[in-house]
Amino acid sequence: MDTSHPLPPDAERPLLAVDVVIFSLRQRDLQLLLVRRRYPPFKGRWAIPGGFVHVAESLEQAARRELEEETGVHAVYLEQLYTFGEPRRDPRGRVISVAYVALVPADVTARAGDDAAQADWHSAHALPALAFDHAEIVQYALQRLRYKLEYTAVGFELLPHEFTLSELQAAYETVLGERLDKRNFRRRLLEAGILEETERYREGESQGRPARLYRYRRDAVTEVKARRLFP
Amino acid sequence: MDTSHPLPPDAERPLLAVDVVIFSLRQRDLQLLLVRRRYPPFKGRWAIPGGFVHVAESLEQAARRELEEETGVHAVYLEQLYTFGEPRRDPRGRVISVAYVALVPADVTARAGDDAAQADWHSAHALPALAFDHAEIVQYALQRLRYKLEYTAVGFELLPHEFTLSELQAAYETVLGERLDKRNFRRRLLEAGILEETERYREGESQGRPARLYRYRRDAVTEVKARRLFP
DNA sequence: ACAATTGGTGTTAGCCTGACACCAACAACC
DNA sequence: GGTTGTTGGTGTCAGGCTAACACCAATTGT
Repeated sequence: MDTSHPLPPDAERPLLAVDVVIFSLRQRDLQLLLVRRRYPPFKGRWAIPGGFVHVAESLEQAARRELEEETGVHAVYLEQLYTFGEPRRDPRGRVISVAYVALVPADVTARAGDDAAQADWHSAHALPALAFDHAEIVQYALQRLRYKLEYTAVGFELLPHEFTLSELQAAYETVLGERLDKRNFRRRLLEAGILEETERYREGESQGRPARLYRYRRDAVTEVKARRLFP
Repeated sequence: MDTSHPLPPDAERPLLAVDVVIFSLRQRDLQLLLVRRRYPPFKGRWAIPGGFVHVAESLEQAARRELEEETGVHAVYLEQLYTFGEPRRDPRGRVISVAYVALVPADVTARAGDDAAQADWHSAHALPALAFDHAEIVQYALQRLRYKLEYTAVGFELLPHEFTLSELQAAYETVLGERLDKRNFRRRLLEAGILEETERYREGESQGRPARLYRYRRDAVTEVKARRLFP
């Protein structure tokens, strides 16, 4: 009797890639990092950074590696987004792409990795034509980002370590694409108990009154509990 | 000058699998379908149904195929959950598993596929030891199911085509693990406009007053808009 | 017919949301 | 140094929504 079971032939094994949509706030605009492809297919086209997963590496490790190659940062917010695996999404053969979303502070600078001729920030609202199905991935990432922002506290991840409430509000407004009431915004975030007041102020950078700096309480629960449809 | 770019060697290609967590409501209990593995590794252990993705097949097609092999149904709710890819999660080598969640009506019966000696429903609250990292996958699926139920209308997917409001409420209560107020529950769902009243009643199946049967309005928007943290 | 069981319906108090205006602290300019 | 402009920071209130709550209706079984 047969006790073993055949694995698929090598020809059926796909390639495994991770692609990372890296968001940041620059010049009061929501931007994401794109690289220009140095090799075919889609040579010369803009794409989101990514690459193949190494043998002994977890998916998240691979995503962090790609992220670090392009930006130099590693201790930032990173979350798995979705896995794209249409059979013909890559002309070289079957390539499965596990997409991640990263949020990096505004002071991070881009740098080109090995596979990319250039790496540059692009406004999320005015993107060039992208390679592969990357437009779809970006679309999905944007949706997820807005959605998360509405009911969690990830907004901080887009700002420097210390920030003013106005900067935080501007970040929310930029991502959500709508204006928020100042007093209500402040009340909510302060009552949520996820901010820590510092003794310092942001001085001399604008011409108005200096604003108090706040810090994200890393010890607080990461996800603000969403309000529920049923009690 | 080099204009091509090497692909990873075949040895680095992983195997690609889909695994499907199939939920259903049976005997007023949230249950999920498990199969007993017929081949090593983990021969004899319970596992969630799954298998390798064929070359020309999309991920969702593969998930629907596995689903149909085990249950015979195909037109049901199916959603990608998460991709698990730890390097050593499968002793046979690198296997990437794209996990899906399926919700099937209560009247579906299990049937063993080719790779499984048995297929049976198990209470989600009392599961046996599972193969691979499947316990983790199930945990994650349960979390997602509860979460979605709180702010969307997927509850119907667990019920037959026509159902009473009491049955729907019982479904919500079973999954969420808490009791809901009857009047508030009815009011919300009726006001949401996603239910369609039928002319029929469920008669003779219980000893009380017959209950009106409702139907899910497939033409309505699938996702009830979640309430938002910021207006 | 009587008991038991399930189906179906409205009101209200309290909370939360969203809308709204003014004074404070600093910089730039005169 | 005073005046103007700019940004920071604070409290209230009305209205809507949520959650809590009890009784009559229609059927089955005895």
